[in-house]
Amino acid sequence: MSSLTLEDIARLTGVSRSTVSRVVNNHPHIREDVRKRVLDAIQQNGYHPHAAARTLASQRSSMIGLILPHSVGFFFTDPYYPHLTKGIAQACNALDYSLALFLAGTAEDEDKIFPRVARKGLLDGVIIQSGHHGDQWIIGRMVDARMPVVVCGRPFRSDNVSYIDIDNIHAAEQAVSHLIRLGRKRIATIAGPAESAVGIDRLAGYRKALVERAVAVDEALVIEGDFTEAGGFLAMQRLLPAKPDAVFAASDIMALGAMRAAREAGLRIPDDIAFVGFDDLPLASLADIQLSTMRQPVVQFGSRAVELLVDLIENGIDPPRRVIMDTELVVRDSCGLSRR
Amino acid sequence: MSSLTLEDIARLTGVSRSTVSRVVNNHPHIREDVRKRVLDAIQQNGYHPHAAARTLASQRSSMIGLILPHSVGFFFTDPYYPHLTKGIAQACNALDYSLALFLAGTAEDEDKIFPRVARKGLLDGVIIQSGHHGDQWIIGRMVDARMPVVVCGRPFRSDNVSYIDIDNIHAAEQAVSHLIRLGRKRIATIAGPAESAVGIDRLAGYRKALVERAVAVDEALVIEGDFTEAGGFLAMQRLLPAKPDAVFAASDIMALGAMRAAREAGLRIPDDIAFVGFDDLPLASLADIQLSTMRQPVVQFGSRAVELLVDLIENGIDPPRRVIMDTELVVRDSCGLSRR
DNA sequence: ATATTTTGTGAGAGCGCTCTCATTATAGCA
DNA sequence: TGCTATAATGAGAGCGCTCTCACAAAATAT
Repeated sequence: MSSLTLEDIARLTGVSRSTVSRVVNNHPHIREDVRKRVLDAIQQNGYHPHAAARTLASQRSSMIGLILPHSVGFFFTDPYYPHLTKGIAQACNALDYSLALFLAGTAEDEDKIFPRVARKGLLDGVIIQSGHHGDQWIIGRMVDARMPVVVCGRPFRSDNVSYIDIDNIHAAEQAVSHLIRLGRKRIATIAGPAESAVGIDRLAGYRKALVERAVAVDEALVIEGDFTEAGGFLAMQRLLPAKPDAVFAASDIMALGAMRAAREAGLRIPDDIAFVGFDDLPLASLADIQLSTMRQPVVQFGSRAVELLVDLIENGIDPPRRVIMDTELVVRDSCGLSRR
Repeated sequence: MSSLTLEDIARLTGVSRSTVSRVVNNHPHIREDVRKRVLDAIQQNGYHPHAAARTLASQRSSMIGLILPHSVGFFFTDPYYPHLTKGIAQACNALDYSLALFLAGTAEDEDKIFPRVARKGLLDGVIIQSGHHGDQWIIGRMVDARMPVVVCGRPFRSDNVSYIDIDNIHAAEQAVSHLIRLGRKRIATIAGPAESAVGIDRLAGYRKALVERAVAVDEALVIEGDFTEAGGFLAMQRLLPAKPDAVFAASDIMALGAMRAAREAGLRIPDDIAFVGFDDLPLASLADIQLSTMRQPVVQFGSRAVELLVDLIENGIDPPRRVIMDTELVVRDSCGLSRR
């Protein structure tokens, strides 16, 4: 039986409820012997504070929400999200917060989820994975409700909201520049969806690299993917007639699909065609030909998002803050350098 | 401002707090015009009930916890868990529960997590992903605390606890029998860790298939993996000297690693060596040679776990129930049938 | 020695809701 | 018309905690 209350422990130890509360919450001004006596009683009888009562009285739930909107639900085949979640969960553990996961598989899910996250007294703040136009409304409503929010990935309207991101344009530019430097002439890209910030930004970086190095952009070499392996595979098949000799894919998983298509078409990697992906998730080195990729620190990304959010919760919201994390080009076999 | 209370809405509409509560919770015996008036006021002023207050008063949080113990943390590279989580999240959405995720990356995490999940008034029930000896204590303590629990995967001590599982022994037996039927003579297995229920059971199924078909078990063909791609790769390398002509891996991701090792060793798949995995996650068909595998319905597995748990929460705990879900052998290229 | 601060403890007022019980308005039936 | 069922509402007692305030005891300053 563990439905003891503070009152019970107080009675058991002959002190008042207030004193027990002080002990439980580590407040000062408690005599050592009293503290010990109370702690013992708690230990012996297996007392655990009632979360809801505590939340109601203190107006703090010590719980944060992770919202993965509908637009992200599709991407759940991408290991990016589990890794991000892992980073978030770890930071929550470290900072003594609990994590509520709101995963919208469908648009209707989103409608069901919103009233729940909007409830007062459930969450102290939320992390929203974004990037899609359609996610703006959730972000907006959360901000309007004066709920501390950190967005993962640049939101489309980024005023009044704190977010954490990498410099996608710059990172993509670097990746493509590397391919140019290797002497590749017909560099294609498999971009992310045009409705997503990463899709837009990484494509912009691709174009920028070409323009700055005075390479003409051939639109036949630009194709949109959907962040799935199958999408990468299909995109590559559509790209083949344009005879690319290199591909920059906006995610590792798409790069893997593209490499599979290239191999099926009889192309040798990296001799006939080079590949650079984006993310550097463990699966990048899973393939037979290890994938060169633009590493982003996904797990730390999640952790930093939590740290930022907790800071907002505990020290106030404005002005909105933004954190840009570093990326790093990881050169492996798929672009023709560093052969074993 | 959305810190309105029931009382505020009551005042605004000229009724009592009780009446507003009834409207919010869809209780009967409310005059239509009153209901409408209240609903309008709620809509207009953006009222959302206070979750903690509601929980405190009703002793129901409508939140369930998913606990992924330390032993599972290692496996987070396996897409199995994201898929399971997806199934769980979907069912939560459908049944109007929120989901709290407790992901223990380390043993210390587990110690930090336990007091949180043990708090009264936070969770109505928990789903524990298990399979490892070390997870017993969490399960035991939850059950002792009379918290509704559903375990994913047969726990080591399964009395007094409801769980959901597949028949791992039978499934493994089927997979191996298939390889025997195809005429493979030296069938190896890359098992899961010996401390895990699936590791034990799938290995038992492997042995059973051989014994029942009067094939001698060569211990050189039995090796333990760790449910990672790299582990599968290493296991295969250690297996090669024993010259297997088929491998049954206890997970798809290990099978993929094993196939990579086989290919690197110059073996042709499936001509020289056949592979059967376990899970049938999307990545099974990601490889160049599509993987034959024992399909388990991972997403539904998660959903059923939630349904079972919610049933326990709402209709009582005992007797413990168990649900065994079906598996199905999916034959693809890697074991030499159904070539394109 | 008295005044003042610090330390240790208790009393009690909420936090915002649910739910039982009491009460009144309305309908159904003899 | 009165008498009982039912519908519709309000009053109010908690749920288990936190936190402010009051106050006594001990430590320090004057």
